[in-house]
Amino acid sequence: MTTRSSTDAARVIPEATVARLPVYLRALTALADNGIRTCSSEDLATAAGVNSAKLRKDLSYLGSYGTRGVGYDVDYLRYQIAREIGVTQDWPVVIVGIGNLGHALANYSGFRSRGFRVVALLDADESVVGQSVAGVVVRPFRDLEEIVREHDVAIGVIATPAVAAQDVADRMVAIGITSILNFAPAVVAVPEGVDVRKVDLSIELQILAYHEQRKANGADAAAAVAVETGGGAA
Amino acid sequence: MTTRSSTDAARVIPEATVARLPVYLRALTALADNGIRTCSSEDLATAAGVNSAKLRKDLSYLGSYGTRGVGYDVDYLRYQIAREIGVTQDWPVVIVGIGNLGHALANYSGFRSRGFRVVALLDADESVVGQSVAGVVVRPFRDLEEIVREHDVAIGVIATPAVAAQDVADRMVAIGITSILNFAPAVVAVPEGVDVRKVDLSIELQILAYHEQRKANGADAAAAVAVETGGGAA
DNA sequence: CCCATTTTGTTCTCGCGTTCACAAACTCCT
DNA sequence: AGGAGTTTGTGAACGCGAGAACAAAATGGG
Repeated sequence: MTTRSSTDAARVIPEATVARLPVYLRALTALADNGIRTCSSEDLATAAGVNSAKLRKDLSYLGSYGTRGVGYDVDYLRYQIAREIGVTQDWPVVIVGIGNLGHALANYSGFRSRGFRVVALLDADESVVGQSVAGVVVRPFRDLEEIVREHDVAIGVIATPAVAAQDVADRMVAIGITSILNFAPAVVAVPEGVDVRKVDLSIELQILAYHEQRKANGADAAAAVAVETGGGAA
Repeated sequence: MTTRSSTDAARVIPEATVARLPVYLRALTALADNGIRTCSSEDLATAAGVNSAKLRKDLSYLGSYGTRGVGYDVDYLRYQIAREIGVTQDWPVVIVGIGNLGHALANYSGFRSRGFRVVALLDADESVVGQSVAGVVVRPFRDLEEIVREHDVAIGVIATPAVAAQDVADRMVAIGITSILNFAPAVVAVPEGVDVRKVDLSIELQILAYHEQRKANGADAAAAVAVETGGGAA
């Protein structure tokens, strides 16, 4: 069970690093588009918005793809990262729930260009079924199994209302999907071996609001103290 | 400068905890909707998808809002968290970039219900300006300053293409916005004191793809070893 | 050919976050 | 009233990730 081929011997890439690899990939693509063929860790770190020590450490988990005294070959490194993440291959994806967000996801060009292919759009609402979104006809949710088997889909996207999320996830898991990207504002429980990532628009805003409130309170408190002590502008 | 009012004396809530508070808030709301008036840390932890020790520790940063041997009063705790995050007040928000994603965000009902009010939709593209989206008329990007001043906006949302993101962010910062939620697939640099959070749809998918690939490789490797060693099903 | 310069890859240290484990505190039953 | 049973709040141990600092390797000039 635990036997591994020799090629992935010491390959335990930390989760935090995995989460940054796509950022590096994008930064490298941007550099390449600007005609830059070689870059230092400092250059790439700036483009990716991290510090260079962290970048070098992250890259070291993949292997030694740089040249000391020189830097990294942009195209070469880009290919290595892409291969490591798996975006050199084609990932079929199904999107369930074609509301406002589902529309936006179906139309998002960033998927296709990164190896993800939307093979089907599904919705339980019959009034949505049959509509064409982003050149794909929306099919009834009950067709999920057929589509997943036909295209060998491993990744599912949930963009339904919160109440439907768990049911959709359960169905996906039952059919054999092992990675789920959940946009619904609900916690979905899945069995061991299935990965779920959650993107929540309003949670991000709430985190910003917390810090914003702290900034304001800090200012208020300082102002209050200034008044109390008789300080302040003339 | 560092003077603080006595009410927020030992109030240094860890960032990781802050990120989970909105999740707890939503779980509490769900419990309340189901008519549940009291819950244990175990119950709430399950609803929020975390373990109970973490939940209790997180809540302990806010204060002692539970009762030993009993649990938490759902409504009371919900209010305390809401107040801590700042969603008991009203946060005016502007959304810049009314493409597919901007449409979805403008229509997202989860904002309004959590204290966020979309006061304006902006786009640099004149062909979009004047359209009505979610009951709000899209205005030209150049109106940003006027709108921010009028409504005292502190939070801006960027839903533009990647190339425009940095320009929009710069403009927002110049006008006095101090919190930015960036949906554009680009790294935006901002000065000290401005918070940026980034939501990237395709990065999340790439992280899933990485793990999916590892699952597949692990299975392949195991199968290959089985073949090499002459093992396998009859 | 050797040395100065540049830049990577890695080691070490520190701090944060997670988890365990338990004492304190509350309820309920007898 | 007292003890058994629950459940919170927190102290302590542990592991992971971030960042600094440095050794190793490559280049280029004299």
